[in-house]
Amino acid sequence: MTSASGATQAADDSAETGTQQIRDAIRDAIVERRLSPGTKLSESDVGNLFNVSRTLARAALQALSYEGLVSVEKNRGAFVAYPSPEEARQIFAARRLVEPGILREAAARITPADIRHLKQLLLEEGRLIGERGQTARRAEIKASGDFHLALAVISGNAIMQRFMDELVARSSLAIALYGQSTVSSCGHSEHGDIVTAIENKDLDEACRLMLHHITHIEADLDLRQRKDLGLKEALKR
Amino acid sequence: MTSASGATQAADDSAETGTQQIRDAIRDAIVERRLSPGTKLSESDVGNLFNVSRTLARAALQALSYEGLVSVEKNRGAFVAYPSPEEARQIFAARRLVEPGILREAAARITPADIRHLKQLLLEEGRLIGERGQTARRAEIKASGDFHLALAVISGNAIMQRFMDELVARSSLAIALYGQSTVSSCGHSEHGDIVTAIENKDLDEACRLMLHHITHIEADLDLRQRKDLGLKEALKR
DNA sequence: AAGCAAAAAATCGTATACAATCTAGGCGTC
DNA sequence: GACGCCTAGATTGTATACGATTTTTTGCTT
Repeated sequence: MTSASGATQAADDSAETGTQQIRDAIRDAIVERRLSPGTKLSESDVGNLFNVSRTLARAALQALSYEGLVSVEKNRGAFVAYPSPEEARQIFAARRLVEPGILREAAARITPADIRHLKQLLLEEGRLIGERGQTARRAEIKASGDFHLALAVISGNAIMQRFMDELVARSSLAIALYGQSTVSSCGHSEHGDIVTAIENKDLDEACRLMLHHITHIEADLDLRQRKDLGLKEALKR
Repeated sequence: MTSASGATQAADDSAETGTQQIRDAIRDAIVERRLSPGTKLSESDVGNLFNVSRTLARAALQALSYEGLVSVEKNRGAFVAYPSPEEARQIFAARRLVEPGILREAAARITPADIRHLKQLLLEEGRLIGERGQTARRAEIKASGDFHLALAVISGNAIMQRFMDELVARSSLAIALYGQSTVSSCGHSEHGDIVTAIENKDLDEACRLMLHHITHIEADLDLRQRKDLGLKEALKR
C-alpha cells in the first residue's frame, strides 16, 4: 500500500487522472513481472485496455520511458525496457552510490514509529516468503523493494525518494532478465540486519551491510553478454 | 557544446525530433535564466513559437515536468518551476549525497584526455567570469554547471549522469530564486582545486572539497521562508 | 519450395476538433 | 464603492482524423 502509487507525485498536483492511473498500472505490472522485458506495448492496445484514447495511452508510455521502464523507438512503438548487462551494472552501481547516503539521512531522522513501520514491512516480507504461488511471489518482489523505498521516504528527501523509485523498479527489470536463483529471498535476512544496525546507532555497520546487500543482489545476476544479441529484433516481440 | 543537448538521451533512440528540440530549447532558457521561475508556459504559445501543434508543445512541457523544471497544474497549465525553500534544500542535499560518489567513480576511470577536458572547461569558465554583459553571465552559469556534469560523464554511469543533469538544472532554478550574491563566480576557484586534488590522487581531499563547494553554493542562498507565501497565485505570473 | 516484390494492414507521428474548466470583465444589488 | 453573480473569452483535457512509416501478407518468379 505504501508503494501503490508511490512514485512520481510527492507534491505532484498534475496527476492527469487518466494518464497517471495507466502509468501506475503498467508500472506495477512491470515491477511485479507480469510484463516481461521486450513486450510490445502498442498505443492502441493500451488505450483500448483502459478505455481511453491513444492520446492518453501515448502520454502514459512516454512517462514510463522517462523512468526507464519502457523504451520507445521512433516509428516502432513502445516496449517494456530490456536493459543491457551494462545498464544493469549501472543500475546497481547507482544504488551502491546513493543508498548508503540515504540510509545515513534516514537514520538521522528516524522515529520509533518509523522503526515499527520498517519491522512491519520485514514481517510482511517474511510472511510472503513462506507462502507459495505466483501471487505471493509477485508480492514478495514488491515487498523486497518496498523496504529500500521506505528508507528513502524516511530520509525525507523527495528527490532521492523519486530516484530510488526509479532505481528499484529498474532493478526489478534487471533481475527478471538476468536473475538466476528463483527469487532474491536470500536478501530478506539482510534487511533485518540493517534495521538492527540502525537501531544500534551503528551507522557505519548499517552502510556496510547495505553495500553488501546490494552487491549480493547483483551477484545473483548472470551479466555475461549473450553473444547472439545482435538480432535484438528477435527479442523484441 | 558538451551540454548543448546533453541531457536525456544517452542511448535514447526515441528523440521525437520536434518534442526533443522544444524541450531542449526551453530547458536551456530556464537554466540560463532567460525564463524566470513562475513564468506561465501556455501550450498554444509554445506551439506557435516553434511552429508546431499543441500536441507536441504539450509533450515537451510534460517532459520538462518529469525533470522538475516546470510544474503543470491540472486545468491551469504549465509554469516554470518555482521550487520552495524546502525543495531547494533537498536539491542541494541530493547533490551532497551523490556528487562525492560520482567524483570517486570518475577519478577511478579518468584519463589524461579527460583531465585536459576538465581544465579546458575551467579555462572557459574563467574567461567568462572576466567578461561582462548578460550573455557572458548566462554562459557563465551554464559553464559552472557543465563542470559538475562533465564529472558525471567521466564516471561512465549514464543513470547518474541523467540524474546530475536534473539536479544541476534545478539548482539553477533555486539559485535564480534565492541567490544573493550577483553570481556564483565565487565557486570557480573551488572547481580548480577539485581538479588539482584529483590529479594528486587525493580522493578524500577531492570529496571534501566537493562537499564544501556544494555547501558554499547553498550558503549563498537566502532560504528563509517568506511569510506572505500563502497567496502563491501572486507569484505564479 | 524458397526467395523476392509489391500491395495491404497495422502502427506511429502530428494536427485539428470539440468538450470541460478556468479566468476575466461587466452588471446589478446592497 | 464593495461584494457577488453571471456571461464571454481563453486555456486545458481528450478524442478523432489523416499522412507517414513500418510490418505483414500475398503472389509471382526461379
